[in-house]
Amino acid sequence: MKPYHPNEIEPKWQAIWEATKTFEAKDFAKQPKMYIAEMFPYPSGYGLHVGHVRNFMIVDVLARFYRTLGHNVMRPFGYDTFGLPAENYAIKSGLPPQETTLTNINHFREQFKRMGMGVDWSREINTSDPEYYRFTQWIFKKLFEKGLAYQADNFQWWCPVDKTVLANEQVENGHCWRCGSEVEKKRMKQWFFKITAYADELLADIDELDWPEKIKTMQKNWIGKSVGAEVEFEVENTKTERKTARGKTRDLPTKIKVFTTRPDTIFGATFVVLAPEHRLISQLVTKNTRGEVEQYVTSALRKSEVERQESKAKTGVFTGSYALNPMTKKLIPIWVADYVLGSYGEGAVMAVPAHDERDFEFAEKFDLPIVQVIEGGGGEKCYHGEGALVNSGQFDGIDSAKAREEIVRELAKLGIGREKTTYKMRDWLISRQRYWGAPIPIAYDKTGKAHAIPDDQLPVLLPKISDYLPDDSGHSPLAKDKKFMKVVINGEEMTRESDTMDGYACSSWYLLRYADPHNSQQAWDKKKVDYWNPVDCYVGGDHAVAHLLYVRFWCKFFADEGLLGFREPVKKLLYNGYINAPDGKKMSKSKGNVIDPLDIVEQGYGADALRTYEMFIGPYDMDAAWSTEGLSGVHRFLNRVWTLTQEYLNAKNPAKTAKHRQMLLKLQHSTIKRVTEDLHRNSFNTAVAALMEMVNGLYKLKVDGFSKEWGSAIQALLVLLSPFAPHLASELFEQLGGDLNRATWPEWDEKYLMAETATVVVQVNGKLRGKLTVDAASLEDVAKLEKLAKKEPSVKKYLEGQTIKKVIVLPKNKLVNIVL
RNA sequence: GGGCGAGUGGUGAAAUUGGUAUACACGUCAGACUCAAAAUCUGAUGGCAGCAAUGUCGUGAGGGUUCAAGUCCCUCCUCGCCCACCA
Repeated sequence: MKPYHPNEIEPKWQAIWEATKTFEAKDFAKQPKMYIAEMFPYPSGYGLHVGHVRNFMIVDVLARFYRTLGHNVMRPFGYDTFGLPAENYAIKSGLPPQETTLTNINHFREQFKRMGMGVDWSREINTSDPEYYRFTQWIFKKLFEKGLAYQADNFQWWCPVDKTVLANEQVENGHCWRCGSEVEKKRMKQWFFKITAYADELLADIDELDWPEKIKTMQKNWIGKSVGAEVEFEVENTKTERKTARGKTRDLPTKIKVFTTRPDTIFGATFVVLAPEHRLISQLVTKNTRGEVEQYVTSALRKSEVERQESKAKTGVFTGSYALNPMTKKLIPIWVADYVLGSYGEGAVMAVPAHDERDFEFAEKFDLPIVQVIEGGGGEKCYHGEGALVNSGQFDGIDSAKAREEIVRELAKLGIGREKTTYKMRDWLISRQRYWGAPIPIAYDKTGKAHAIPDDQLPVLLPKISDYLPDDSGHSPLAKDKKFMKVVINGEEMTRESDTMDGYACSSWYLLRYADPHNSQQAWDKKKVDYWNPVDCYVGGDHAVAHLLYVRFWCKFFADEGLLGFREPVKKLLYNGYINAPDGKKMSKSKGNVIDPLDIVEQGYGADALRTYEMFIGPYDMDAAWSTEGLSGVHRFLNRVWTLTQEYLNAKNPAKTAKHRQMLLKLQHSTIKRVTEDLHRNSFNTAVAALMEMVNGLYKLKVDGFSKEWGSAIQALLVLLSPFAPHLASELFEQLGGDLNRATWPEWDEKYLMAETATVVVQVNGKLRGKLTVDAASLEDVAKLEKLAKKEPSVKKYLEGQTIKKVIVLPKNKLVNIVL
């Protein structure tokens, strides 16, 4: 008998799939389409480890499952090659990123193929390919033309190690998402995409998505919508103190805008606080306060975000000026404090210490007045709940929720306030002072005005330059390439933009490009995208906010441009957990605990065992720790499948009818049902368990010899197994004389699942006391079940001398409960 | 500090709608095969008491609802993730 040697059969089937283009997806086929993809990887130089590949295996299992079910499946693959991680790797290895990228792609592809991935390789995408990024640039232009790509001169996050600005989404607790170093604030003119224009829709549509709640909540928090009011506070005019050094009277700011979600507490606003970044500070200081304020502002701005977060102790200084509370008509002092954020709302707040904890802390520290204007809180000094208004003039007694509306209406009437909605989300900063990215397709004329590069000059090719190291100049290394920087547009000589685009720009539309990957005329053909997209199932374990928000933003923009016919790009999202090292720690090259999938394959376990094990290890959305014992258990299972099939093939004169025909059929059909239902609900681990149970059951039955009917049972088993262990399943199916590639997913017949006898559980007071074996027909007879239950010896002894209050008979649950 | 999720054998974990808790696998123990080992096959395996039949306890802790709770409700503990001065 032939032994199971995965390394002999796996290359054979991989070659067949490749040669016959088994997994190429057909546009516009009649069957229902099913588009399944993983978040494409950036091909790091270290290759994939067994933790990464879980993501791809989930996709492959689903793709093969739906394919066998008869769907027109597209399961593409690509590489996210532009961006910081790829460039940093190239720098480290001392080679140009063009070179390392190609090497890494080849390595990834090799690993991928040897894991038996059923990929449509004709749709392979590489974001640093000019044929791809010409359209990334084209999309930039589209956004630019619509005013959704713009430049702004502001404080930005700057990573001193990676020497580039970063988007808000790329700053994690004040640290760079890539290198982990502390970021700084730097004032720079940068390019932004106006994602905030879609903030409302991005928020509203979250509820309809079939995505994990965790991710949906994170996106909601990130967008951070607050409904409130914008109110203008008049600045008290005290001209005499406002002489400049030259003795001239300066222009006075006449008003300060604040944002508040609690306009109902305006009568309790006893001071105003400006963020240190606020533009009007220098005009509000007096000659007495100037020195102190300037010193405070300088030191506050120099503080890193991490330092600001570490200490929540309130600090601040008085500007020397006063504002008028428009409701109480009282003069209230204007302070500067770093607990107010410059980049949110108006960068200024009306402080209501009686009803806001931060304002309260500040007022306590600097001895500022605290006026209660909302009832409630039960004697707490600071109460931020709802309640009736007090100390609020004409609004006294009105409930806070209603007072919010009335006070805003009053402010509007006075022309000094209006309803306003703000978002925590900021626009997406996309320019990078780095080499390895898609050049921004912009050039500046002599006056400094930005012009889009004409379509016929796209792509703006990224030139190969020898010195591509980032520097502190605030410009990308491209700025040093004089030839690149010069461009003639419509006869006018201009200077190119030297910054490149954030890598996330490239990955924000690749899911559309897969539908039409070789189109050289346009980014995609609308018909193809409308056929394939949105993605039916998108699988990944990262990028909860950044990527998944950008993809949604661009989709909505494209829909508004008439480029596609849907407004959400991803129907269903599966967010998979990590596979960690055996000790539970993250696998990483630096810790030296990575396990290479190819090593597992070559050790003799094979790709099938690796795949099946990673599906069996636990629920796909939970983290798990790698275990070699677990892997060998799965390998043992596959070996049992192999052995069983060989024994069946070698059996001499199999009987016409199996001795335990009903048991065989029940085993077969119940397994079909379980595996099918488990795959539909993404319960991969229990699907594998069901297959193991079937094989264990077949081993017990084979003691009584094989029959011809075993052929269809084994074939069904192999088809059910094929998403997990496609090589083994294909090989054995062929040995049985069939072609798995043409096989359809088996269906179960409920009639085989009906047992002739059933076990009914008998409880007394909810405790298991006995079991009845009855024929199927008796299940319908409630009275009979009750009678049998009471007669059962193991039950009877509990009933003696007791009064039965109630008997619950549930034929469906095969349960009788006798209540005493 | 706020939000979300989780806590079940020696281990990874099942239990889909409130209805037999611990499926499947690992590990361990025993048996078969073998000169022997590995591999393979078969069986046992939640704790406690008992030769056994069996009894009893048992899903982080405590309470509640229910004929019946791992599952629902309340309080608390532990761990994980996310957000964190957003007015």
